Amino acid sequence: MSTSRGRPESKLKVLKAPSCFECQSRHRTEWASLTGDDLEVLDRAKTCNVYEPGQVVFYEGNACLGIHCVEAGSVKLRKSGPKGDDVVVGLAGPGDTLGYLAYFGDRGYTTTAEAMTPGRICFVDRAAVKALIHKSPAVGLAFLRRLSDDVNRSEEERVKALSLPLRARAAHLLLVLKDRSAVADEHGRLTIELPFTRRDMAAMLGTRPESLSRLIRVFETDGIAHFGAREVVVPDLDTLLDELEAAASPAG
Amino acid sequence: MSTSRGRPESKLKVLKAPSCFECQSRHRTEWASLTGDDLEVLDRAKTCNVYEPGQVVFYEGNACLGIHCVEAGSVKLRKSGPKGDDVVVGLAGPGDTLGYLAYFGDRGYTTTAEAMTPGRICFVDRAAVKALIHKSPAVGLAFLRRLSDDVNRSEEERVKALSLPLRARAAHLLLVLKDRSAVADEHGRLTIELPFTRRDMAAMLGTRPESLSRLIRVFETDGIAHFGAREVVVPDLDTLLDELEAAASPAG
DNA sequence: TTCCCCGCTTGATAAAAGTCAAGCGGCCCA
DNA sequence: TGGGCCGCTTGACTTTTATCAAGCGGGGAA
Repeated sequence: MSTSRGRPESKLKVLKAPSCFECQSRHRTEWASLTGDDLEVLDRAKTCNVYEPGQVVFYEGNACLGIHCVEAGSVKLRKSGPKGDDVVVGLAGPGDTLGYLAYFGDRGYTTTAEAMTPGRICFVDRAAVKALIHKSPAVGLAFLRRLSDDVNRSEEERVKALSLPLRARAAHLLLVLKDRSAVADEHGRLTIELPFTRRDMAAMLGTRPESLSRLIRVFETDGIAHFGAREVVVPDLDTLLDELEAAASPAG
Repeated sequence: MSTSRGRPESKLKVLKAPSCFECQSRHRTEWASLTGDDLEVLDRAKTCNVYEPGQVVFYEGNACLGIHCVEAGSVKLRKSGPKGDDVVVGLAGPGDTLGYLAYFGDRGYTTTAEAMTPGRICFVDRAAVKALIHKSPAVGLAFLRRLSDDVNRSEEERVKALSLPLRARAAHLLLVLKDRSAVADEHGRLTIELPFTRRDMAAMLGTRPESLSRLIRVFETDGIAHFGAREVVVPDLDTLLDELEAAASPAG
């Protein structure tokens, strides 16, 4: 990693070593209920891959050959919008599965998945997934639960996108990111990671980078949040929450 | 229904007569694969209700006791937004099931379902649903497919809501409604039903009734669409499609 | 039938966001 | 170490949309 960069060789290293039995992330996946023989099936079927930042796990539109399973690292899910632009529609981390939407919908991947950090992502092919679901109803139910949560989240976001002004949408995004990666210091100041460029954030908020830039300045002067290149510091969570309340009831 | 209006009595009539075996809509539901004994289980478990326009099938937030099944009529799904307002997030018709999101997510209903036309909607309680899913993997897979489609649709809508201007969003809404209820005359003119008030349409588009009203006038003068109280006439589908293309590539 | 309420439309004006254009600064590469 | 590219910011201006206020008209109730 240090002296000679060299060519990327085959950047995608295929490892057989890690085992589902020892995987610390598995308990957060839809395979959590598997034990004994069933887990053995999963372990034998999986292929484990190492990814570097920027590497693509799968491309939107491509055929889905199975389900991916994030053991370590974080992943960005992009979707190409009605214009040429890409919009980030989700983030995934250890314990998240990827590609199940394409798998169950029997169509190509609906998003492009790109590694943001170094990590390890396993792959389970269609046949094994099918076998496991037929053997273990709990797996199917776990995916039903997961998809249900996804619909729910997506609909809520959609309604917010339609009815909240930019300022409130931005506050909401910070709150979502907070749940993902907030570190509080002794005064209650939160430091939140911003795993995107401003351009990406603007697209997520449905605005232009220029408008986002101006909004950031407003947030700074109002003392709501202080923006670094790849992080935000929120001095007081309540002040941020007030931004959402204000949008909900302008009279209050 | 004709002479004496009388009081609503118990507006919700519970019928036992109709049978799942003869239901014409069943083949479009997630129960389509059921036969023999399994279908018998469904038939015995179901309760059949008749609804009048405006009647509520279930309320957002209430506990979900099972899954509903639209045999006839059409239903509006509303969700209360971050402000007090209600936003229509979906329409359902014969062959659609309702409440599966709350069922599989193990939470209260995420929307309010309200009948728009007279219709018949059956109800299948939790225990029966659970039994059927465990007996027949095809049912679980059908719901997985359905939820997958829902996530897909919702995400697409979300991205469009974020990145398209009002005009294009309105064109898109008309195209969606077209697939639901378009009648073409001999000149290719489409007549599309608008099952909402202007207020509801405005909320769906993320704008105010005033702005929608102005947009409608623009569409009229541009010859893109002609609006009646509860219907739209689109003289040329291509002209409408151009509205979306124009938003996608402003230079074209 | 008449009146009233409510949903819709219209106009005037204010606020928000987009667009165009330019400049700054960090980072990568030569 | 220098230059250029790219992402971000800023300013000036335009366009879009919201807000406020008022009027119109149909449907239901007295």
